[in-house]
Amino acid sequence: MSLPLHERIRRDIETAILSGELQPGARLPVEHELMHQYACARMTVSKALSALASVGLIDRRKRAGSFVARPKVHSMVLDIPDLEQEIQQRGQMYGYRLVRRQVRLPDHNAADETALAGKGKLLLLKGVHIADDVPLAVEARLVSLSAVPEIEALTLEGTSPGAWLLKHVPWTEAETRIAAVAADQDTANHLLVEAGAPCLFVERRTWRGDEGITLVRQHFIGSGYDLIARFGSSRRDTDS
Amino acid sequence: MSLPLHERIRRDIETAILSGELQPGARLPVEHELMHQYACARMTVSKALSALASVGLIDRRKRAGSFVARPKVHSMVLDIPDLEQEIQQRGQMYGYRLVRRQVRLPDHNAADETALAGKGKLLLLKGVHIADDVPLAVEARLVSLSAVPEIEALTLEGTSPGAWLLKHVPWTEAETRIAAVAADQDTANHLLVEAGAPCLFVERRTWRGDEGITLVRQHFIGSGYDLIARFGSSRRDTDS
DNA sequence: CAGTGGTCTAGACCACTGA
DNA sequence: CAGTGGTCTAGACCACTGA
Repeated sequence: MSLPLHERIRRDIETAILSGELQPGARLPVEHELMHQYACARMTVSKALSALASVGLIDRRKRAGSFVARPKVHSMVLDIPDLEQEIQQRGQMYGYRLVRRQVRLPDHNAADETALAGKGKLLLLKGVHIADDVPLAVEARLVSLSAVPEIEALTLEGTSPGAWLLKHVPWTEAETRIAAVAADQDTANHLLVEAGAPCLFVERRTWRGDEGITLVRQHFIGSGYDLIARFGSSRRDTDS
Repeated sequence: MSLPLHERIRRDIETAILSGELQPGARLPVEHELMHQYACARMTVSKALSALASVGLIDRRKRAGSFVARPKVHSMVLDIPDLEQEIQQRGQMYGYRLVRRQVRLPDHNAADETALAGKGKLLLLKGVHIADDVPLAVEARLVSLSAVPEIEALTLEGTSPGAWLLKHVPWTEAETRIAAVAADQDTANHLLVEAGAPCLFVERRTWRGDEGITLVRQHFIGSGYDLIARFGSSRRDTDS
């Protein structure tokens, strides 16, 4: 029992909520009562309850008390896997084949591109992610050269530019859009499937503060890839 | 400036990190130094730094100090929209058409179903989500009747069972799998598309504690639906 | 207006770990 | 072994808000 006391209090209450012993809407003991129960200072109780409130398990209202929150959860945590790592974990060989590289100005008809470029140029990198010689995804990536000038000098032949960026350029914000689309002819050729085959389309933008870093559009072969999102204590992923 | 002091300290440091003034790996002032800077007690500083550490912006190491973390973020927050609400926000009329309802025992060859059912039966609800008379998604849902016995007596004709469950049955854990698949003939018929058309496939399981509540498989029409995941301060979604 | 949570103080002892 | 963060105490004043 080297568990800190505030952590023990937090878990006790969390357990009572998750087990259903404390129903949504139920009122928790007030802080002074918990102080006596655990024979501790109010700050310690407060720390435990604040932690529960910050993850949305309870609602705290002045004058009224603390209450078990109704799970209003419409948001889950989506794992964005590092492709290279994931493929290697499956026991396959990862490869990235660069098919096109170009430095150019943003297309002024594409708001995406002008916003990303800022006042500089863009580096376009198009390539294919490969697992054991089988193409898994094709990606077209734009990198802002004003945000990441050092990438222009690199030869990114065999390595995924996404992995390089992740290591070398910290980002603070990202947005990912996920959809299902039919492969166009070019995508189909790269993925060795028929045109029209279903692909998981992932479009991600990343920023550092207000400055755009990169915009990537990936088409994953439908039969070979899926994404997982979770909510909760996520003890469930231990059995896979 | 009615901002609590610990919050002000937190934001000051957060701003310095996000603006790049404090680079990843940089060492933060030690707690005692911040105490003097802000003329406050150590607990107040500690609260600010703990908050930053809990969101992963800094790493704290005993004897060494606190450091700006390298963003190692491979996880984002995925919004699981309430279909009805989202469709209405687009200015369209939401509808749900139930096409099949059946109470049955779990298929003993499907581990999914036996795990969900526990010792009870399952309610199968198959239906179509409709936006302005246009089908948007077809879903097949299994509900554990031992977890949610009250659902058996309901006539869920025009309302989405997902929305009903969300309101009436609190859950604590969920897992969502997302993939792109080709519509089979039955799905295609319901969605009024050609067989083979790309669909976003969403499979979600929810639990309350250890008890399974529901398992739903949804096929969204590829052209009409996508999912968004975000990481960061997410001020970006204000302009949409 | 009284009870509740929010914040804050000025200490204390401790565990950890890098110099 | 000395500096750092982790935890905890026993108070205090305050803002808020429902009875």
